[in-house]
Amino acid sequence: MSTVPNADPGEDSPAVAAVLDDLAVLAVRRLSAQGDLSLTAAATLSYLDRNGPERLSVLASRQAVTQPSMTQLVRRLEREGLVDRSADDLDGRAVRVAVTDAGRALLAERRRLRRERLTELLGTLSPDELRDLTRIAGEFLPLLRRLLQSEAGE
Amino acid sequence: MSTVPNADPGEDSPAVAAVLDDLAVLAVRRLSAQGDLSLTAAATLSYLDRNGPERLSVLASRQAVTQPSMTQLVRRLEREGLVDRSADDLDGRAVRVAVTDAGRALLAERRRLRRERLTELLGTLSPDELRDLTRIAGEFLPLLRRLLQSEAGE
DNA sequence: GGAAATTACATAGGGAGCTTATGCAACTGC
DNA sequence: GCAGTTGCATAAGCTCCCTATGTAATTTCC
Repeated sequence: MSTVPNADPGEDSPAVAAVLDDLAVLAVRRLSAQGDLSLTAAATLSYLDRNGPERLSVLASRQAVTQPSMTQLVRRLEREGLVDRSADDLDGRAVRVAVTDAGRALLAERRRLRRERLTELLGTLSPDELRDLTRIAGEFLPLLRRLLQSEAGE
Repeated sequence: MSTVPNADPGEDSPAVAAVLDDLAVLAVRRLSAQGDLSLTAAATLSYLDRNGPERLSVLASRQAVTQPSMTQLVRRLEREGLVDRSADDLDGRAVRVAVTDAGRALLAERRRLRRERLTELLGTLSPDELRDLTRIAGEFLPLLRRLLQSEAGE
């Protein structure tokens, strides 16, 4: 498959696994609000915001969902005015999906809300704990990013 | 709302919040497999495994879903033989939900699979990175757990 | 002790979001 | 220019969440 420099990572994984699990719970249970976008919807909008308009099928493989799923998602997003569809100039079959201003505004608001909720949570920690967390998060970030993106493919 | 010992978490919070947010999203995507249990299903089974049989409504509030949602989930789990239902001896209205041997076996298998996936991921790191990651994860975990339990309220 | 209120769960209906299977129109290759 | 491939849409079905509502068992209160 891919590069596997180490034969056996050993018995250390449980701690890492627990952290990842807890982070997943944090994201899904604690950070998502009521009428929030789904994970895929948010990631898709965010991708379109960062990278510009893209074809539907490309968005599907990016988000690791099937093409019909992305068709449905784009339809819902379009219905809510968050994306636009247009025909591709070069290929009559293709659909070009673009984020709208309303979509960008929603993304910004969503980010603000999630940061706010997280900041509230952080407020429950003591100053010492917060300082530790800040330091640890700073160290953890690059490693975890490498870990999680290692098989991201694209 | 709740205890807010710190008036202002300081200027570091937004940065930490951003980091945790990104990591959490990545973690969700990387950890869930194909025919995997949903977050709620896994958490419910796991809870029953650790704490023994419990009432349906208690499970619902534990998982922060509505009672009808838990009724449905338990029905699905029962259909797949992962849990048992029985009437409460003391209260004729109540339903006692218990994990079955098959449920415990599935939990074990799920843990094995996730550990396997994680091991693959960890294999892409260098020995030094792996050592750092393990150390940092060990420090991170207690803080993260405190963060997640801060407003758990039952 | 019996009617009234409450509690524990089930049911009905609906939407999001994922899947596989299939259809169709547009592009590509020979 | 027909055949095969590609890009997307549609259909049918499942999970998993919701709100609204029903029902039976328990508790409360007169």
